[in-house]
Amino acid sequence: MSADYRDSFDLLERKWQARWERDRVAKAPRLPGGREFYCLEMLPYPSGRLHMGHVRNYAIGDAVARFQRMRGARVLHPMGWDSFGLPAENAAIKHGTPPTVWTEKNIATMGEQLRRLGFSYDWAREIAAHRPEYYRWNQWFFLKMLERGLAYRSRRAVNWCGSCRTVLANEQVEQGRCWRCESVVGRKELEQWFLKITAYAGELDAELDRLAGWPERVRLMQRNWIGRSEGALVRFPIVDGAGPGAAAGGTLEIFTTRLDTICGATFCVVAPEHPLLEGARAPATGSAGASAGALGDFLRRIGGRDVSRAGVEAEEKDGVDTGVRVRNPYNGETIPVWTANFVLMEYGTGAIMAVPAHDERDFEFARKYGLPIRTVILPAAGGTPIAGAAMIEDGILTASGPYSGLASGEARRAMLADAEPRGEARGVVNYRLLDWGISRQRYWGTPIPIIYCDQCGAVPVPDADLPVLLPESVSLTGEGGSPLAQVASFVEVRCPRCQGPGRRETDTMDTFFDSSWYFYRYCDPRNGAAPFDPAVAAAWFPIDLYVGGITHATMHLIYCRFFAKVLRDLGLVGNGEPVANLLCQGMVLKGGTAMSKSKGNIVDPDDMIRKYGADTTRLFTLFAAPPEKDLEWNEQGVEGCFRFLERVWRLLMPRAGALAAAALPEARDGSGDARRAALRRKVHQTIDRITTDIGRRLHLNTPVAALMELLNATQEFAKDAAPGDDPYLKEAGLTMALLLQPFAPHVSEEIWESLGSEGCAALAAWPAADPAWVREDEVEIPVQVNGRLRGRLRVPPSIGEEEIVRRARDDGRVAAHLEGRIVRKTIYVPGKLLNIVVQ
RNA sequence: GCGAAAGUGGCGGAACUGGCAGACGCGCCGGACUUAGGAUCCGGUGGGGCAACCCAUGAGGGUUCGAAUCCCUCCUUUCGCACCA
Repeated sequence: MSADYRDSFDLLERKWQARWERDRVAKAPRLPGGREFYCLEMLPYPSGRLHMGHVRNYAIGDAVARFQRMRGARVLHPMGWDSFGLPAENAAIKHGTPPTVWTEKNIATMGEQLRRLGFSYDWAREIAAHRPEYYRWNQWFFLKMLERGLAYRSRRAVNWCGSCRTVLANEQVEQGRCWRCESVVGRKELEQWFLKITAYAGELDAELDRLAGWPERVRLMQRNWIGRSEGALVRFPIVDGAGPGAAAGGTLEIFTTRLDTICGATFCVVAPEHPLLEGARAPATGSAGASAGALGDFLRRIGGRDVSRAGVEAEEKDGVDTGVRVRNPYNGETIPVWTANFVLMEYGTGAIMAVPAHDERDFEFARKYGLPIRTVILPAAGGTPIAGAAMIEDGILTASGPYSGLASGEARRAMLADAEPRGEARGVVNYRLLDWGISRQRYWGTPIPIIYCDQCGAVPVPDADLPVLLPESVSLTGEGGSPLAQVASFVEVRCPRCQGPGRRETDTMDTFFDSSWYFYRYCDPRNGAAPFDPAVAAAWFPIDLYVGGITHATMHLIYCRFFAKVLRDLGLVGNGEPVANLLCQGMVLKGGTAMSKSKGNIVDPDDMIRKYGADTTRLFTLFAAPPEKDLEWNEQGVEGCFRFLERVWRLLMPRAGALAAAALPEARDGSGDARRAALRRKVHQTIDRITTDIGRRLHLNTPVAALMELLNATQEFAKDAAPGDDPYLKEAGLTMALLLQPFAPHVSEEIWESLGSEGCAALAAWPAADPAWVREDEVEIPVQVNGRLRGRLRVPPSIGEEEIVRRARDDGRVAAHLEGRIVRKTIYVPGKLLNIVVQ
């Protein structure tokens, strides 16, 4: 290696990357004995090249993995590819490259980039979702869910992205737009496969409380997404079915969280898609009632409703009287049933009671159509309700028959208890979360293992016939629905049940299916007989640290929790929560915004590696901001990190020969020498500080700062070199090498080796701080008078209050501030501070 | 609109449990070495004041011997949800 770091980094980084591979530094045992640590980063989509967001994500994970390995844990730190998905298919449509070829090429490129960055992955465990040996287990899980009634087929209105030409799950619609391509999402009626995530809604919600290692923010987003609400289902008997769909004698069931307001219900509203209106949906041909025409018109208008339910702004409330009349079971009153655009079929029963006096939306609607508004809740604090607005808070009931005078909470309980035995109402818990639609009308995904038969219906593909392979050489045009439907050799099969003619399902699975369980596969990646060995997974799980972006807070991170619970119920895993600790790293910005091609503000990791090396690139991403905050890319900051490594190099490498020959100091060596003692204290304090920063606080920027301080101190020490200093320099140098390992592993290794150590630093034990050196034998205590700093005293840490106060009075400056005043009290925080309160 | 998080030098950030505000780095200023420096090294760097000292963590109030940290009100920014009955 050259004396100049600038000329050495490329060579030495490659040298150590080869060495790590040869020595299998990152290899995890099949079954960990002793303390295990599963360190995981979200697997990338192989889009072509790494971006800085990946580098940051993986630098964080690798720092922790390397640290834990040196701390003696058996570390599982794997990497793989989320390799099914739309971009591969779009590339095929655009350039004619088969998705497999495009994907494998990208995996090769990006894998090379990851190796060049020196991340310590156990590559023997690499997985890729698009390979049959992986996706066959998607199919297997799907069939298991089908057996348990957790996968089902249903026709319903779903989110449709016209640009991606496929269905999207609710979680994949962000502000009315496609999460991938950002085009406006419409609605479409389709026959789809759904996973019954709602069966676990209660558990998914309740267990959020126990995820102490997750950021509060993510738990909150999930809680809101699941949207648990307690309320009641109430049946309103239909007394007049004059309208088209309903017959008298039936009931209209509504969901409400405000049963206490029911006596203020002046009408009901059903969603335009509600079954009550079934008969009116057909083109109006003179059904009964004057309103039929208006109702028909309305439903036609709503039916063709702007594909873009996107409505960043909600449309104006719009509705019509259906002619149906129902009776309020609580006061016997007959009220009209309307239908309107603001009631959603997907939520609750698709029908509500409208209480305009106590609900903003109902209020707005009643105003517009001149419907009655009746106050039944008075503010608990007294006073009169404000006119011109709905009073939505809880209060005291009025005009509610026997319930008048009760507080809202008691009233809800009492009203429910009274009506339940009569079958008029029952308490329920409702969720906003909907079942997960997984059918995608695309090619590049896992085929859904179902065969349709006219005789037998939807028949699961038998286990023995898995995997259902994706056919190769499919012509992809982006036109005409599911590409697989065009492939006769794929579609046409025998029914496994009756051997009659059948057709394969031609939709593929949402790729979030792939990533919902991949981390179990890492535990046992080559198992051909099962998705993984439960005993092996049990040994590694739960994941000790999962690092990734916040973008998946309500998608991947909720789906994978759902899977964990299903897998638990299948007896494959013991714990329904897969991730113990979650770290959501911030984005990498340039000029205040996320890097993107369209903004032209991309920093290419390869350019950085070429110019500064992998160590500097990693170091900067860790140093520039705490992991969970956004990071502003600043090349001058990168150069600062490069300079730091240069200084480390210049300090230690020219002395390497001498230091290699020197012995390390004995435990108490240097105590009598102020310079040496100061250096040793700094060394051990740095060990102590970095160990807690990474291990307990997961701070990665402050350790880098601490290393810079250690370098400054060591440099200072080396400047006034004295004979016999070498052992102390050696201790500092070797410690620096080890402490650098999580942050700049290549330089770490080269120094470690040059200073005469055997084996890789990556496999060395993390240094232990000697408490005797961490402790200062003299501390500087700030002395305050009335909370203002007036002096500092150098004292032994064990000094008593009386003694330090006596010394403080002797201090000229402090004494000046005590002059002529009466000391009221003194506060001494041992080792920290002295405050003298006067007058 | 509802919910959450965050506001600290010119900049990124530090300050662990309420105890010296501004660690570390960038930038900037000055100096040394140099034909030269955008290399390296040394020194300085929150504001005011020659000084003692005063002011300072978005604004205002409070608790406390002591607040960037805890409480209240407000402002700003970012994020999430957005007719969920």
